[in-house]
Amino acid sequence: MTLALDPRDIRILQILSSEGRLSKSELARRVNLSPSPCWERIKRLEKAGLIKAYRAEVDLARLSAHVVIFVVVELESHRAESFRVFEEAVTKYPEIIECWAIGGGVDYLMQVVTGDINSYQRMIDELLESSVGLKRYFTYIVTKKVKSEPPALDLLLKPQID
Amino acid sequence: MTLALDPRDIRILQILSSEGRLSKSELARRVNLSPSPCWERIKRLEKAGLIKAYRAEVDLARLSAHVVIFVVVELESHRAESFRVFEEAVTKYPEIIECWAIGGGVDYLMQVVTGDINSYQRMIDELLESSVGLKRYFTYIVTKKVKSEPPALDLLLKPQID
DNA sequence: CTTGAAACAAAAGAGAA
DNA sequence: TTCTCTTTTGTTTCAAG
Repeated sequence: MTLALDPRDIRILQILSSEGRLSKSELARRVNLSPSPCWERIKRLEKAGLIKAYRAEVDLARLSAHVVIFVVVELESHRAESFRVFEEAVTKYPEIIECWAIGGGVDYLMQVVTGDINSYQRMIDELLESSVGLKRYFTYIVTKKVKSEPPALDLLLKPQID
Repeated sequence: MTLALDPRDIRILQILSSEGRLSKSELARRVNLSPSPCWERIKRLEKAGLIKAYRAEVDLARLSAHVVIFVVVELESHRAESFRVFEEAVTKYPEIIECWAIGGGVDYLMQVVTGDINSYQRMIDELLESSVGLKRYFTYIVTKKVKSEPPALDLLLKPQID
């Protein structure tokens, strides 16, 4: 199922991705629509799964001391079963907030958030001892977040349009 | 300014970080409060900057073909000025959606989203030619997103509580 | 797409536990 | 204080044109 999206839909998605709690009437104003058609577009986007969720972005820095760590992981074996086992383990650790399978000689990149380095090391040790197929890992500790913003949807779609 | 947060505040933050558009009355029900005190807590959390923003999470995969790429970057020089120059360049590229300064022998990790590999390479070439101090870079192409979820706030706060 | 009406939520205040 | 209850205003949702 393919959904026809016009520039207004893209703009709605773009606005909601930085102001997710904007009222539907204000959103309608911003895209030059009256509330009803705008409401129908939003519902359409939600039902089609283009809007996966709405989330509050919590400022962890103000909430508590913590560390953010990226871990590049290489597995011992590259059989399908090994990937499955590792990925299942990953889902079980709440400290691992993101994980991507990647190419380039290594297998996974994970983003980990814990209270301190010790709890990170404890988690890694546990992973190593739990025969989950972890062969090597490399730790990058985040010292500063330089940038974070949602993708520019119009820019991403331009190549398709012309 | 330090804000006293009780377990109910944490629960509110946790719920909103996965259901950002939940009505305040429903949220009140979930944390066993009536709407007014709950409303005041939310306002308090927003004003204190603990809730930085509300965002719709857009499913890029359903929106358009694209590639997600992680880039590990090493700079030529480690003078403060060099970092400043590079970070300023990073903010100018909308394709770079996240960037972290990291320890571990390299300097930055960036997450890039573009329409295809070619536009990624064009961006890198531009960065290399624009004397922004980029010495070496390593490209990890994402083949699959394994996991993505907001941090478990209660877990992160436990070490502070006991 | 517009109008418009009924249901619902947000915001702020008065006062009780 | 901190919550409950009430009121006003504005928003959401949807039917009908």
